This record gives sequence, C-alpha cells and structure tokens, in this order.
Amino acid sequence: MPAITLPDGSVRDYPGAVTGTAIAAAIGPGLAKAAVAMALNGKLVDMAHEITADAEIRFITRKDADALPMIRHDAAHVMAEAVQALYPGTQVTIGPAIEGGFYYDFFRKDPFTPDDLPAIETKMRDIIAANAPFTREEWPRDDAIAFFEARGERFKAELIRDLPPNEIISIYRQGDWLDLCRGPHLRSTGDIGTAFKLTKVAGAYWRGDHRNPMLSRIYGTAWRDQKELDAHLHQLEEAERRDHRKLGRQMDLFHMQDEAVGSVFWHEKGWRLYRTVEAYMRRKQDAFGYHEVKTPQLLDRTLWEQSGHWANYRSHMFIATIEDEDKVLAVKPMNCPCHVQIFNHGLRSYRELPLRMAEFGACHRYEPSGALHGIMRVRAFTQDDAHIFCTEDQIAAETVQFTGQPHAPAPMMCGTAPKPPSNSPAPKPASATPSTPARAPSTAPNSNLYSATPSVAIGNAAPCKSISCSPKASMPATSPPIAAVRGRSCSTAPSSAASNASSAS
RNA sequence: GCUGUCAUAGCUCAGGGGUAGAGCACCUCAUUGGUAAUGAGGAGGUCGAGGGUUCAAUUCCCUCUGACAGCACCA
Repeated sequence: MPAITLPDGSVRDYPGAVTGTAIAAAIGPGLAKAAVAMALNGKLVDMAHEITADAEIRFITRKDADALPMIRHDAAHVMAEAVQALYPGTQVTIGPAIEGGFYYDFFRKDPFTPDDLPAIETKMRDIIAANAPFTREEWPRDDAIAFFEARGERFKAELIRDLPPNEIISIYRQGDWLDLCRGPHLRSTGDIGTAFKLTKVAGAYWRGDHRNPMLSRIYGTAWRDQKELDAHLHQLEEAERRDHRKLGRQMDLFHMQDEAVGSVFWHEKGWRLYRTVEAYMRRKQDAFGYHEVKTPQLLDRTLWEQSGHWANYRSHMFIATIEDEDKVLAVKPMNCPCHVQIFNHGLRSYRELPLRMAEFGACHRYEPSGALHGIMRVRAFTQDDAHIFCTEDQIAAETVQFTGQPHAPAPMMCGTAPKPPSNSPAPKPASATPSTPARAPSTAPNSNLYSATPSVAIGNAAPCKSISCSPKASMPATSPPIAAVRGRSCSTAPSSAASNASSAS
C-alpha cells in the first residue's frame, strides 16, 4: 500500500506497486506527456520504475535541470546504436554524460574521423524519430557476460565481470539495440529531442590507462532545445575568439616557433604585461614576509640524485654535458633543492623560523609533446616558487595562512607589511594594517606574519597543488625539527636530510 | 608519448601531377568627413623539412619536425 507524497505535500495511496507513468497519468494528461523521469526519494529513476513502498516523488520534465544529464546520457546510447548500425563489428565500451554533452568510446580497427560524424548524426536522428521506448531489464551476471562475449563485446564483458558482486546487472533496450547500463533513462529515444550535435573525435585509453588499448571516442553536445544548443555553440565561438594564443598574435604579445618548442618569445608589449604581473607578485610576497632569492639553472646531476628528481623525473629533465669535463649537469626542473642549499648554507637558528624563501625560478621540463598548449603548458617557464622552513609546531599555522592567502586582500602597499596579529594561529587578513614595516622573520620566532605566496606561475607548467614537508638534517641537535612547507611542491626532499625527520602531509 | 586532423603570402584560407591564387594586412600614388573596411597600382611564397615514384611533385607515397583536439602525463 504505497503512499506517494508529491511535491505539493499531497499524498496518494495505491493498493499495490505503482509506476511513475501511472501516477503521472492519474494526475493529468499534461504531466503524463511532459514527465520524462522521476526523482524517487531524491534519486532519479525511470518513469516505469515500480514503487512498492511509501515514497516522495517529483516528476522530471525536459525543462528540469535534472533532465539535461539524462538527455545527454540517452544521446550517448543512441549514438552507440547508430555507430553499430553503420559500422558493424565496432565494439561498445562506455558512454557517459559530461559537462556540456556526452561521449562514447568505441573499439574499432580504424578509428573514426570527423568525416564519419555527419552520417552518424543522421542515423541518430532516425533513431530518435523512431521514438523507441527505453526498457530496463535485470539479468543474471553470468548470462550478461555470456551474451556480450557471444557478440564479441569483450570490453562490455570485462566491465560486467568487474562490477561489485552485489551490483544488479541492468540492461536497457531501445528498439532492437541494448546496452549494459545503470540507468536511469528517459521514456523513449524521442525524449532526447533534436538539439544535439556531434562535435569531435579523439583517442582515449580504455579505462583511462595508457597501457590499455586506444579507443576511438566521439564527443557530442546535447541540450534541451535548439536555443540552448545555439547558445552553447555561440559560447564556444566566443571562447575561441578569446584564446590566448590568438590574442597573443593579434596583440603582438608573444610568439613561439619550432626552434624553441614550448618556449615563449615575449614581444615588447607582452613582456611589459609580464613585468607588471611579476612586479605585483613581488610586492605581495615582499609584504607577506618572503625572502626572494635567485638560484642556478644548471646543477650537477649529483644534486638531483640526492633530491630524488633523477630517479623520478630524469626522462623529463634537460641534460647538459661539457666536452672537456666529465660532468653531467641538469637544467633545473624545480627550485626546491636549490632553496634547501641556501638554507643549508651556514648556521641557522630556530629563531629565524619560519623562514619563507621565494624565487621567480626559471625552470625547464621536457613536457610530453602532446601536453604542450600555447603558453599554458610549456617547457620553459618561471615558477613563482616558495619554501617555508619552519618548526613542526609552525606547520599548521603556516599551512593555514598559505592556503588562505590567495584569497586575502593585499594588506600592503609597496614595501610594507601587515602588523603580525598577536599569537593567534589563524590569520586575519582583512584586519591587516597596511602601514607597518615588514619584519624580518629572524627577529620573530613563531610569529604569525602573513605567509604564503600567491602560487601563480607566469608561463607555468603543470599545476601543483600539494603541500609537503622536507626534513632537514644539519640543524643543531637542540633545535626543534625543521620542516619545509612548500608552495609548489615536489615529491622528494633532499636525501641528505635523512635524520631528524619531521614529516607531514 | 598515444589516436585523429592538419602544415600554401604577415593573418584567414582556396587550389591542385605541368615551377601558385583570394580577402585582409603591408608599400606607392590619389582621395580624405565619418564610426568593421575610399580608389588605383605595387610588392610579397623553395607550397614545414628530407627521401621516393614520375619526363615533370607544392599536389601521389614514406620518414621526420611542428601545430591543433582529445587521451595519458603534470615533481
């Protein structure tokens, strides 16, 4: 005797199991026509889903935001049917909805090309026009595996085999075609509508692993109506107009050429912008108590062996040798070991901590050719890098301050810094006083000077997000353990710093 | 790196086995009231590089390099 509660609070009692379709029909023909799915106790399910217990339901129409991912997911199914109809022997794998659209990965000897898209799209429109209902079935696992294997669908069979043991194996049919799918789906292919477009083809590794076979992926975009589709396509055009590579050329800011792949030739106007940004960042980090340094770009391999970079990133490092010396140097891919060298130089006192060391470090990395992208992913770049040397006790506060800092209003004018708040661990950026001169960290042990640097690189490499700590060995035995908290992180610390370890994050 | 597409004038592109074309930009002259384009003329290219096929290659084939999209990577 399920009691169905509707969004308006009304309750309808049913003598037995009831489907969303029946409830919508009972409410009215308009809703019955418009409802394409329902939220059952907040979870999206098919209209044909049988409700057997008391529940709250809400119907989803095509106007509902929740309908959009379903439209896209269904479009992916229809695309897969179209592809298999047009290209027999093509194996299906997975096809999810994604932001802005959907894709489906296929396995096929000859990958798809953009020329194939119009035919597939036409076939999809036929399938949608046929308006075949989506129907759900639940199959025994072994039957499902046997079925897909018999059809030569080894990827699908593998997927089913790897599903958790208690997972229900559901199959969705649309006309003569079927696919393994968790659902839910719209009522029928016609519910997808016509506001979709296949956009591009691309390679993609099976299960996202480069050791696996390369699949052929087709991307599409799908929307609730033509207006939305047009708006989306328009947005893409606008984004293209604003592409930094295009603007860089139009505004004469920079260029790149084959003789220096992944490196930027800054023209006068571009370099002026660069310097403006750098000056801003330098003012900020001065004010936040960072000490700017400059370290070498070419360093002996022994240092990189110590740091662990040689073992982990050798294939991404540029190497330099000299004819009359038996030395191997590496162009630095990171600044970390260099900063540690400065910290190691001479005697240090815990009174200097936290010591925030910053550098506009010119780094080079041999990035994979396929990863290069304008001046966003390059092989030569300047890292706005920083390392914070501090006691274990200071790690939390430094980290909190660092991570909060990017959103803090700049508390300073050039050459000034905020007055350190009294010993509270959390920063109070908003209350910063802009007129207090910067304080040298060496005179302020355990102080709460604002820390952290805006971790933005100019012409950067891959994004770095983690914060890690490096133990440091050569401190006097009486001193507190030292940790290096870093803005832009590396996974390895100098191995010379083996003892006295304080580790975190 | 992988899959696919591509590489022709400064830019955006067309072309196609018989040593290259447009628009814009540029230069010259004329014009100069007019908000996305004044008129006339001119200059500008070893058709990415190297091989191969051919009487002949920018065009067809191969290799390489680079770009673009996605995937993988991203200290």
